Amino acid sequence: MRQTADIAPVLKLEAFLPYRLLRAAEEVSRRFARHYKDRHGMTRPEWRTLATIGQYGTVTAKAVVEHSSMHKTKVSRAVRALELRRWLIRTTDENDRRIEHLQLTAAGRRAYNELVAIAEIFQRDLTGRLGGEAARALDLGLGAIERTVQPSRRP
Amino acid sequence: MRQTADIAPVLKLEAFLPYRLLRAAEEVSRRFARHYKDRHGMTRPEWRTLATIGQYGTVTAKAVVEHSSMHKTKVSRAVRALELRRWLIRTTDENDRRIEHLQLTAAGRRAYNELVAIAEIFQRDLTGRLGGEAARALDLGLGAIERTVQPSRRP
DNA sequence: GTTTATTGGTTACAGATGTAACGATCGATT
DNA sequence: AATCGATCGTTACATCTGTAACCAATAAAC
Repeated sequence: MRQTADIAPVLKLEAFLPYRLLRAAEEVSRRFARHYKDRHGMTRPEWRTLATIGQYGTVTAKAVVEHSSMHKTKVSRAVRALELRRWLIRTTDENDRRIEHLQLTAAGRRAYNELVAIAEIFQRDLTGRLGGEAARALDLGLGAIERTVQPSRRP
Repeated sequence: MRQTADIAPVLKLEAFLPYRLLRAAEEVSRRFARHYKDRHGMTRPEWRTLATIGQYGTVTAKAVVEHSSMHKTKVSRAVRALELRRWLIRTTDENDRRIEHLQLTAAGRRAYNELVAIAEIFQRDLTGRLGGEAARALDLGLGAIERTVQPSRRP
């Protein structure tokens, strides 16, 4: 008779990539979130939407979805929130009235600029703490993931 | 008079570390989640709790919180779910009746073993796709984050 | 030119989450 | 031994999320 089953397999969670990755990502995001949350009470979808429009200029909601890898309902709600804040305006396309073009107002642009400055400081600070070698390694590793694991489109 | 304000600063979202990290982590997690979701309809907190108890043997809920970096309400709910599935049992500590010791049942252990096998295949497959160099770089980068950005304890 | 399919965007609903408050228990202080 | 504070775990509530269904508008098929 055997002892138990075969050999008891064990998974070390702290060495399991999906776990480590998500844990690190969430912690870093939580830290960065403090900045835009404290400053303007923004949520992550709002911040990402602001960032995307700030980066690309006038875009549609669909373009925001594609560039920010957010679910379309998140974008839809974030757009409304930013609109209520008067940080962006929508204009319906004249040729295709399903489409709305989104662009920042002056106030939105100001908020964007402010947050970009904060983001850059955050990034510099983080890579500084990590150290050059680790920062480069992380960049390389993330690049590989981005190439390997293309986003599974969500409906 | 100046053109607009000063120089219009732009943040490239796709080069912003918190964004890249979270995006990569979520995609990898989503892929791995398919396995345990399809197989047993488990949620991520349930899978993590199972993994933690499987790894450490008999533990308290608090220990699960610490080892799995999950919020205590998540753990509390996951424990109940696993208990309803009859994959674990709780025993109140005799000396300190606030504490509950959690351990897997035979069925829980079987499910754990099964999922460990799947997890290991997933990990091997992922690192395989990434390639040795990128996998090592990722490991190094994540290690640096883990050392640098210690988890901000959540209440 | 009408029907059908597709697309951009919104929303109702159900499920998951964190915050804050809670009950129960224990230890320390007096 | 009565009180205070801390700890373990649960839960009520509000918020956030994704799924699926939806509306409106366009494009494709016939």
